[in-house]
Amino acid sequence: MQLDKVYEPQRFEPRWAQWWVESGIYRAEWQPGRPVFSLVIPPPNVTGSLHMGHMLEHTEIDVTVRWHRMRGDITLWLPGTDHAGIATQMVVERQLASEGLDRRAMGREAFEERVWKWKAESGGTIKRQMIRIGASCDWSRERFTLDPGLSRAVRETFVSLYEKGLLYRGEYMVNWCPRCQTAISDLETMHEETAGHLWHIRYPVVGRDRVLVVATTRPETMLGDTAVAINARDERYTDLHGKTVRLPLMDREIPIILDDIADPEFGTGLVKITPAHDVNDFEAGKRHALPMIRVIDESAKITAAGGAYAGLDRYEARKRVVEDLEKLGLLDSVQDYVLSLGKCSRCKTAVEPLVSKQWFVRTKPLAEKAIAAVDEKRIEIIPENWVKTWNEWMHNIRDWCVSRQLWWGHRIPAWYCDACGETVVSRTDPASCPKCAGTLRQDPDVLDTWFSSGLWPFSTLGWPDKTDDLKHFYPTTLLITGFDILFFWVARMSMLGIEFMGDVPFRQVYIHGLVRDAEKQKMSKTKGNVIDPLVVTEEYGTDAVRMALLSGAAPGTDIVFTVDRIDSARAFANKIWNAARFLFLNMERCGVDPWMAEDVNGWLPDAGAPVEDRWIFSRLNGCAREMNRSIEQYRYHEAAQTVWHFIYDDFCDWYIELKKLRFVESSGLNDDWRNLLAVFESLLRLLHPVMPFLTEELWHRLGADEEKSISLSAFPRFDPARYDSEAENEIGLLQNVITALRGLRADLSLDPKLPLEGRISREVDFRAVQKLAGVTLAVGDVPKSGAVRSTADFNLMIDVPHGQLEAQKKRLEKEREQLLKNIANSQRQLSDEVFLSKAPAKVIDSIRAKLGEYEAQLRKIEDSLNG
RNA sequence: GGCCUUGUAGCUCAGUUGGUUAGAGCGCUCCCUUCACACGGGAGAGGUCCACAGUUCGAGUCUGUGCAAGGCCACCA
Repeated sequence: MQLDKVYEPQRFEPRWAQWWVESGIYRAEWQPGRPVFSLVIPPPNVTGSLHMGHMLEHTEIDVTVRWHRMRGDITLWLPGTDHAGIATQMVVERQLASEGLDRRAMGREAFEERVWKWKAESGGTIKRQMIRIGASCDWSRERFTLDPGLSRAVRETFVSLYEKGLLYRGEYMVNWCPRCQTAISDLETMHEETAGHLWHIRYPVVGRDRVLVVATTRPETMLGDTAVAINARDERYTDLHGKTVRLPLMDREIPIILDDIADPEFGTGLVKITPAHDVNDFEAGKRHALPMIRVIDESAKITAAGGAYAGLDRYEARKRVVEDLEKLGLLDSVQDYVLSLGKCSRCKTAVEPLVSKQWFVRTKPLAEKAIAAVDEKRIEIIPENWVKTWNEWMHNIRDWCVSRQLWWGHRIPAWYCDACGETVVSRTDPASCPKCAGTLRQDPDVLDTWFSSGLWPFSTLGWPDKTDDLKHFYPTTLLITGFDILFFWVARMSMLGIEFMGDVPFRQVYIHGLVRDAEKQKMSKTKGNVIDPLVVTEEYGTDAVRMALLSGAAPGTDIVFTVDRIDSARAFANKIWNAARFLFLNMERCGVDPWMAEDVNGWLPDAGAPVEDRWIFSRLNGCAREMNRSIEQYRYHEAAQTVWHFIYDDFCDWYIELKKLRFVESSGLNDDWRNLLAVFESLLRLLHPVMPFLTEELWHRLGADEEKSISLSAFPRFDPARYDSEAENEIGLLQNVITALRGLRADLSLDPKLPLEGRISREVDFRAVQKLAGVTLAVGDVPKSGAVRSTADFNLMIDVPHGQLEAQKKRLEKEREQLLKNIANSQRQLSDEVFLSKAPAKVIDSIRAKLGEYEAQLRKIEDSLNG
């Protein structure tokens, strides 16, 4: 039963991790009448591996989940992974490229097979890693977004949205990534400030000796211009209404239109219109029924419609267009210009706005319900400040382009008839066109990854079937996730959940912070500043990493994470380990067999028990209150700090030290031991959600049943009746006396081992004083001179040679200064009529009481200074 | 351009509803290898709570302005 001298988590963490999974103890079994806590994991990319952000997220989730479980709730943490369409496809494409292969050459089926193979190989990594960090998930309910059940949910959703008129197919301007060769949503397009130019080009007016100067950041798009816009109110150009201009290079005559798109205040007040390659121009083109000329294709090359420039890359074409304009004397001027350029969030390629036929979800009606849900607190977002961001985005939401020109994902359940042009959207694969019996062709595209993850809280529970799991666990209680996917994911789940389940997908959303490095930089592979959770987990132990993360996890703030933090967390674990070691060594020495209270949460020392026993249970109770409150409010850093202080300060520094006085000579299990063991066990329970491995290990060493887990034991609850003010006061006094004596020793530079004698003005536990301060005290009158310390509660003095009193004097003088300041301060307030008439009596009384204490102390100090 | 967040000890951060001596960890100084633990123990030093103004009997905490830093959103040629 002895413990190794040093805490080595590597020796037991993997064992418990494995046992927690194999024993199946975290399988959620519903029973009537018990509260339910359910949560679905934000599914990580199936082919990814755990980074520090995951570890933080999973630790916060796990603390909450373990706490709920220990409080007796039926607790479900549903794990799983996401197929991550573009991301995964890109990874596999890169692999293929390194083998000299190309997905187009190998064909769709072979490519999909290849991705599944890659998923089979690397898809288990996340799960293994989650198990290793102690995530207490219900693995029997693990899901993957491409599972057959979830695919059925996707299809049901698609078809149903189509039937409700909330999904349509149409030709619109989309963000096109020429490298990924697919449309991407607005959210996947990052706008970056990029240095560019503003080219001013001369367009000659037909039939007049006049040129119009238009400005553009993308001269190559002029090849597709079909109009020039002016504002009807712009008096500079009233004479040009109804006229046309000749488009340079293309030798095309295009109309001058009147449209508000042209702002008279900006530049020349003229705008060239390229309906096929600019969102605003597209809209203007529709308003004026302008022809749409596509001059740039899916690979960002100029099309045949681009005349002499056909086949050129867009940037090459830009150069040539500018050169040619210059030669013709049609380039008016060029100025530097910073523009906000849309880039693909995956590959950073500049996005090309293209008109193309895509599927869109009509989001407005869905968003309205999501806004209302947050408004009415049916979904509570924590911290609250995200509500504003949420509302702003929801109110300005645009239709969601959900089709992707990829091969990895859910194939769109739409078929087109070549013969009659019919579109069939169906839950089952249709054999032929229902209209003309012609041959059908399925849409080659797949759905946006977020379409399927948007269904996650209910698709994972069996929807569209009416399952028991849905009935019991939906809506989920809580979602813990990062703000980076608030719109991508949380918003979509909310909209789709409300639409299809008729209820919100989660009652609360807790948004955690970002993990940053010592320089407050985001951790990223490219910056090379990542701390790999698995590396540090191996080196320091999972518990230490969890504690290190949580200790900085205040709501609404990012977490600065350094190895220093892990170091001190491991020191903390080591401290507990050694406290346990102390217990076990002494149990053996005293012939105490392992013992556990039947109901440790109901355990209380007798009224006649030693005061430190009554005190520690009073403290434990306070710690339980803080822990419960903190975790309930997602104040993880406070929970960590609370248990940290209870263990270091109350338990180790005072309780164990005081306790040593009691049982050194004892033999066998007595009340002293029972109290000590009961506190220790409770402490393990309090700590368990934060440090599950260490606590499970020690709990079993304490004698817990082999088949039982501390994670299924009851979490200590707060009971106000357990506050023992008498014990708190008595130990508080003792602590003050001992601290004062130690302080005296330090002030006077006395040898710590030198036995000292002294006097004190009142009764305290002299054995404790002797043991912890090395001073033998006697009760009696305290001489005014000598090495003295005083508080409102006591005076004390120790006998030392006179020569050593100088240091003491300095200290007393310093104390006197402070007291005089405090007294002046208190007196000032107490003589302030307005303060006395307006401040609550409680505050005034406490100041009066304090003033009394200050004055009493001051008298004592002055006595000894003068004496 | 709109919105959000942050500014407290050398560093990283706490500070619940405004209550008078502002806390922790790490780091630093001094002392101690005492029979659980040097991954330890003890005693300390260190702060005009970014600035200014306001509300209040009372402001680190509330309001406004400014300065500084970070982030999110947005189709302005």
